[in-house]
Amino acid sequence: MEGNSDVDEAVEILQQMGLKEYEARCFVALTRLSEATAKRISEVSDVPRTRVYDAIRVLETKGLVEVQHTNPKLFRSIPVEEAVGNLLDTFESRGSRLSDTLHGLESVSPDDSPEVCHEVWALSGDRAISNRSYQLIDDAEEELALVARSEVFEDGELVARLGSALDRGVDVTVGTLDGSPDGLRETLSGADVFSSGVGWIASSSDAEDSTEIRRVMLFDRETILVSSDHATDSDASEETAVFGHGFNNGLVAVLRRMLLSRIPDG
Amino acid sequence: MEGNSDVDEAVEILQQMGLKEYEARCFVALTRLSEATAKRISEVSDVPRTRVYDAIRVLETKGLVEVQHTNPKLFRSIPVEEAVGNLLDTFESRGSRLSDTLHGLESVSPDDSPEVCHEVWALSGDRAISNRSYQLIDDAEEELALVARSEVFEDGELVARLGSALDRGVDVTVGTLDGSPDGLRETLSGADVFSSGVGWIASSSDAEDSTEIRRVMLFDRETILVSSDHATDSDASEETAVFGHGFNNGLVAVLRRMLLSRIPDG
DNA sequence: ATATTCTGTAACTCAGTTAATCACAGCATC
DNA sequence: GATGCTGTGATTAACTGAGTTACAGAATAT
Repeated sequence: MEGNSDVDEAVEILQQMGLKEYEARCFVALTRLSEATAKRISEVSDVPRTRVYDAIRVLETKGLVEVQHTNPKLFRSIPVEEAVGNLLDTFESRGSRLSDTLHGLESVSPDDSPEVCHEVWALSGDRAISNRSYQLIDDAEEELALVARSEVFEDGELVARLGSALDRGVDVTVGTLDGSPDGLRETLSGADVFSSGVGWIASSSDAEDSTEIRRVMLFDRETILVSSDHATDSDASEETAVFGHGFNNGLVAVLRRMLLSRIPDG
Repeated sequence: MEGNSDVDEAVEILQQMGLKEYEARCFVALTRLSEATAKRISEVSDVPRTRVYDAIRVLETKGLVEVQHTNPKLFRSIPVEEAVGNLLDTFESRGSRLSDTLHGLESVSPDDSPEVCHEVWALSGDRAISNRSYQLIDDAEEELALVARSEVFEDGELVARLGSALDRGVDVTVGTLDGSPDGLRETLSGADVFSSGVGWIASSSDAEDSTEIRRVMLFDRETILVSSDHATDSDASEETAVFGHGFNNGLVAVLRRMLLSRIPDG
């Protein structure tokens, strides 16, 4: 009825979580009503009354509502935390089932194997990029440089892995792109810590680009990872990264020079 | 190509988790290949080669694959655990965002409030039913009876809540529908524990029904919950429950008599 | 009792999405 | 330069979901 933005947001999230529009709208309406008839749900959710029944039936099988089979039927919402928990639960169980089945097959002959000596890979998503960087940190043998926006260092796992690299005897150099790196000096004793001037690395060329550098990492002078926040169409920004490997890779060479030239020599 | 059932299962799960068919098939193929070109992925996944590119692009934004932008393009899979973790991650963040938004609205006038003194509600799903039973156990004030298949008692939380009900001074009576209840006697000292003969409660009427009673619970002689496993079309069986409340509710009355008549008097 | 409103089911239409195919412009290799 | 392959875009067909209508049974009012 009235264009409530919070309702719309909830509906959208529910759709992203696998519900149809009617199902999502009915669920949100019922959550606000606690208990209601199909007619009332239709009024609040703006879903055609005759389709409320189908939608609720699906919601019931997902453990999101309760149904009283009287005439007229009554529908009752389930406490929010509980309902969301149910959704998460089924999703997680799917996740583990998926892990199992995927492990059960793996490996088919790669058939064509074009040897690549200069690799440049793209990947996206905060978590995927973090994971890749963890792996690269773990694989580093000699030296490792990391210049990033300060919030990157709020990731405890990242810091921990940097610490273990230090313990392995890897030369670790870290720097921030914005704030002061004082906190790091404590947590990463043994590492070179510096505060980078913002200027040299920011994409100063085109400002309306809406792309902001987030991390620049260099591993053993032969592997590099550069990530940036790119504004997406809808709401938040997404992190995308380019990750290059190979000594004679042009990208690696250029960025290596950029990075090393501004890092105080160890 | 060959109709591998494990592959199909993985594809189906991935689709349930929000991927399109092509995306799911490409992901599974790439997981088996580790690294491949579009052509090879097309061969293995049976997805039209020209559509592999779109599919992979989506997969990349979800943090499920890496892309090397060369010619020909190379696609590389991300370790299974990592990829599944990425999926779960985005889902969980959606879940918490959903919780927040939903809490931010709640409550609209129920408008019509048909007072019901004999309620019978239906709900389904293992977790939803468990949660409801937890709540009912917590709300029980005087007595509580629970007859269920033995695996139900493997739920630690259920047992814990039964224990706390006991501590509150609630008369607790538990029984199993199948196995021996010896383990329960230890964990629930203070409760009446008995092993029910299967006969009296099984739906002996029509055997081809494929419905099996799972739990029968009675709370304060006025609320009852009966759940059963109903075979679904596809794979596993789903648990559905009827949950009745109200002293003069017919269902409650009948089942209460059935249940109490077979429970040794406390 | 009869009329009238309401409830729940089922069918249908229309629109948007997705699967599947085709045409074509770079690259590559021969 | 010819041929085969790669990646993009457009196009069609099949399907799914949103929105509507018809209708039989139930409940309520008169």
